[in-house]
Amino acid sequence: MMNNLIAFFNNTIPLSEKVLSLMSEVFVFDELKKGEYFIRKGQFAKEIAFLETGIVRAFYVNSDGKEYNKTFFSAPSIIGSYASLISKQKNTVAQQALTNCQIWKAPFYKIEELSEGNYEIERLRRIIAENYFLSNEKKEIEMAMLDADERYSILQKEYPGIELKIPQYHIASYLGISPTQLSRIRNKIAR
Amino acid sequence: MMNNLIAFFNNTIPLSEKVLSLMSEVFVFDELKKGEYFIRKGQFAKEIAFLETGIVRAFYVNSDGKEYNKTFFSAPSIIGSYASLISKQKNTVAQQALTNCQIWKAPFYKIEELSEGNYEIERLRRIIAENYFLSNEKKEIEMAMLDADERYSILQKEYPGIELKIPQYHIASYLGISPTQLSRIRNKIAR
DNA sequence: CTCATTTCTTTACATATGTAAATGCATGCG
DNA sequence: CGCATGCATTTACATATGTAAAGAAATGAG
Repeated sequence: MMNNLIAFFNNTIPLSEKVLSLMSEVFVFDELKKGEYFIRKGQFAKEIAFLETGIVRAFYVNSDGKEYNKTFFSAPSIIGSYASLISKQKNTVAQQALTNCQIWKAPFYKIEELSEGNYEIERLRRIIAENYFLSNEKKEIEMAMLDADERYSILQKEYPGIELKIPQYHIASYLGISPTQLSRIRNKIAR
Repeated sequence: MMNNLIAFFNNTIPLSEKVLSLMSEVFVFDELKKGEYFIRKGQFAKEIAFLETGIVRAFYVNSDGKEYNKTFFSAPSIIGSYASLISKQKNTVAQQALTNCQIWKAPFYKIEELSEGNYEIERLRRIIAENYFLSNEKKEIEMAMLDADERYSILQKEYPGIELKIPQYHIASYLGISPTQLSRIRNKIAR
């Protein structure tokens, strides 16, 4: 149902009928199987998508092959490498489906075209950018100031039930610790 | 010279004469003495400013009184608690002058008024939000993936000469390590 | 210039957490 | 059913880094 997409944008900020119908024309339905990538490292991002069902991780891989799960996107949400789309640089943070996903995707250039001279869409984009900024800032402060146990407890509140849907080692990577350490924390809590 | 402010915005994204003159009307000159706050924790942010000369730190304090220097702003730059301004929530990340500073400040509501229905200013705001997002994301990835020594070397490139202007313990806090550990790193490099 | 204050470095020690490897457990396929 | 695979946990050990305290160096005020 494209209704979910419409509702999501309209919920971010109320939009006119005209803009809602313009927007709905550029999105098409697609699916991602568990393990499939929405975007890889090194590509130039071209698409944005609305995640209708499922879970996607955004992760970074360093030169030693070590991974860091930067963000989980849990439906309903917007996916796509925002950094690559706006900077026009090669993507550094890949996005991969952790469960089967249903998405509505759109070429980003079409969104850019729509916002050319359109105050309302420009405003929607500004607010989406601001929301990304706010959630990034929140995670950064958590990573800097809180113990892994506290971050674990925040994750549980923020993504209820996610632990049942994805492996522990992805959670550990999100928290910035080893699976061993997460196991110790869980052990301590269960004590 | 307000010219620096004009040039800074115009350099972010080319603006019309009309918008430039509208913008310049809302900014007034001010100074911050070393140690003074531009905004404190717990306040509602009301102002944004262009930092013409000097260095400002944005820092977070946790419940134990421990500080984390999230960002350094080195002129020319924009300061102000962007998170509080856009979320309308109490500020969590204070901003304090680390040297004497010259600034041009403006009430944020006036910027918001100017962007009401104004595509060009809305677009400038979107791009500023995107730039904040990009630099936040960069720092987050660095913190997660790199050793403190590597982060130290990036800091030196990004803020040339900053080590001569502010105490080492502020640098350590920015890197997310203790002054002791920073001293060990410097010792190792100088070896 | 001199003294007081602040900052930086160094040392000793405690501790958190990573790595590697072994074990146990569950899931699903042939 | 029974084996193979992937995942979680546990242990032992190594190491990075924090804390606290002391001393050295730099800075600034009078």
